[in-house]
Amino acid sequence: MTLASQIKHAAEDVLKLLYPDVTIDISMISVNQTKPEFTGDYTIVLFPFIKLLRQKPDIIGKQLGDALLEKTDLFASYQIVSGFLNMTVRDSYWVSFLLNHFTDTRYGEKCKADRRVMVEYSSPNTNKPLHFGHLRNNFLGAAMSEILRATGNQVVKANLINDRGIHICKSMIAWMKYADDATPETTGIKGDHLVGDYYVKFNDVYKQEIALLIYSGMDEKTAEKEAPIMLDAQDLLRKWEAGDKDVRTLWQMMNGWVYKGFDESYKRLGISFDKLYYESDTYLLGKKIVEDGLRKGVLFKKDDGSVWVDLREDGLDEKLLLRGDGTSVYMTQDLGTAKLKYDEYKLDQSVYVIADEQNYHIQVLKLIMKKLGEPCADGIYHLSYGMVELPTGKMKSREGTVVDADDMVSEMINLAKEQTEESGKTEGFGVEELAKLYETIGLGALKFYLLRVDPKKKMIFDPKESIDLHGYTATFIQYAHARICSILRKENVPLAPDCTKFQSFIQTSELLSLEKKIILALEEYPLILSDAAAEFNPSSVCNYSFQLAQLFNTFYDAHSISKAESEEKKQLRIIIIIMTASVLRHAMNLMGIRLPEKM
RNA sequence: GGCCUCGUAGUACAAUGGAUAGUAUAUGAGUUUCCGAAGCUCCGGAUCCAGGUUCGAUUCCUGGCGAGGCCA
Repeated sequence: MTLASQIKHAAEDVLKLLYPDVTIDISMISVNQTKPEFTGDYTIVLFPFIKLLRQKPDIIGKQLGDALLEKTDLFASYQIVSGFLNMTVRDSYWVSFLLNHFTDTRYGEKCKADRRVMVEYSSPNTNKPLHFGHLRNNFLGAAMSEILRATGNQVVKANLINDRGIHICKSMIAWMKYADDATPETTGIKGDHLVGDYYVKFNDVYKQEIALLIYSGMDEKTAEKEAPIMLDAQDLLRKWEAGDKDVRTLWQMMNGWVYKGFDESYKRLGISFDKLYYESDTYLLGKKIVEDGLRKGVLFKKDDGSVWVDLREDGLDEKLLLRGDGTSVYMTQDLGTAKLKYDEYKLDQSVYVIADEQNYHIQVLKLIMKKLGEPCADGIYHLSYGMVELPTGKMKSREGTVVDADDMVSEMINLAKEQTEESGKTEGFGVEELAKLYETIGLGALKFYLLRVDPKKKMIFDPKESIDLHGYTATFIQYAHARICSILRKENVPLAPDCTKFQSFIQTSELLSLEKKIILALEEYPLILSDAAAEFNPSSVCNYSFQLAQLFNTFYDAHSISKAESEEKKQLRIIIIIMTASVLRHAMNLMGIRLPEKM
């Protein structure tokens, strides 16, 4: 149990003793860390009790403070400042906290994993390579999966690949017409990029054809429909659906190129999945659910045979589920896939990492499932995130303003190389070691940049600022970690030493302010993790890690570790920095960011 | 037109309804015979507007204004 909740419960018990006639709910007791400008470690807010107990805050504070000192052995003293009861925790508590946890490499995790959660993320289309916006999705999904795993869930990481539809047919038709049998092997172009190139080619030709048709007197709407290459693409789609052998073969070949390219990108990004779903397998699902819904009377049929759900009671509108000709729409297959996932894995929760433009879609999906009485409905959670925009506006593939993911990664790694070389810190590294280091720094910076912002907010991606390796960045945290490792190396202390060795030293320490601040921060870590899990928000872990690294840097500047005032202080500080490094590693590993021992 | 999300220093981001609204960047001033200066220290600068609930509102509610998204 965290100290904050221990204090809450202690305060509840004590108040019950002091005021047996009054019922006090624990939710009324607000406990948080004391602001740095006041003396104390944890603060109990007294205002909520004033009315209930009919006492002045100072009196309640004194009663509560005295009783807490008497009934528990947590506290050394307290102070009351205008309605706030600031409790100072005994130094011995902090020291034993440190000794109990500093070698625990999984500190902060909950051990029991009794919930089953699926996190679906990435979910790319197979007609073009990953772009910068996908990176936010991938990193969020991966980080959230890790956070959920660390906080007591069995997590299945899933990727639903959008491998069929008009988009891939566009690439296919352009390839057929213009590629001259070009393959990734003959051109040396990465498969997903090659297929993406023909998607671009399609759009170029399409635009020209439209212009031509308009020139010859057609109106724009009709021209868009009648452009020959578009008709060809639609024809391909029909053939694909009919199972035409040649079309399927080409489709498989081009998708194969794309998967090979994706695999490369995923591997470099450190992204992986436990389960792959392909839309070509799932796109016919859901019809049965819709038929069941009709039978139950939850859905209704219109005169043209189309099936709808009426969501007007819920403040929404009517939503189409099956067309008159019996073909399905996106929602239909999403209903089917949701049920498939649930049945396959007996999920308690199913998380969809999808951009916020689909808020309405997922809301409707969940609502329909609920109306149909499907048990998977309650577990559906949309981890909605804002789009990544450029300073000039939204990224648009048609306007060529898309930042390619592979390019971005390369650029970041290259920048890490430049900066490391510039600072002259490459001495003592082998060639391979350096390459790995640049990747660690470059990728770390990229991941941190995208994860440090609250997911639901849209974010501006300024290429110039994004490559800054100073300030609120992964590099800052990596540097603090490398410094700690450097100290430990010099002291011949392993990163995870035998803890009994230290027990004898630290007995009577009086903690300095900065020493205690770090320990307090370390103590808070499990709470940060459980909050991040509850809020589906990895940015709080980034925030926390940065603050902890910052605190270490300040501490490092103010107090010497190897030349501490006494042997006892030295040992104390060593275990403080061991645990600091360990927590930083743990937190950043959840974000998929590695921390080097030297940089 | 209907629904949803978001408005915080020049810029980018924080703040379970709690104390003087934090942090980073950029600007300016310091800082290395001493554990790694990719660091540390200091100086300026912000809650879109108007109401309401509350002992207390950046946070909750209502109405504007502005940005984005979705549904026709």
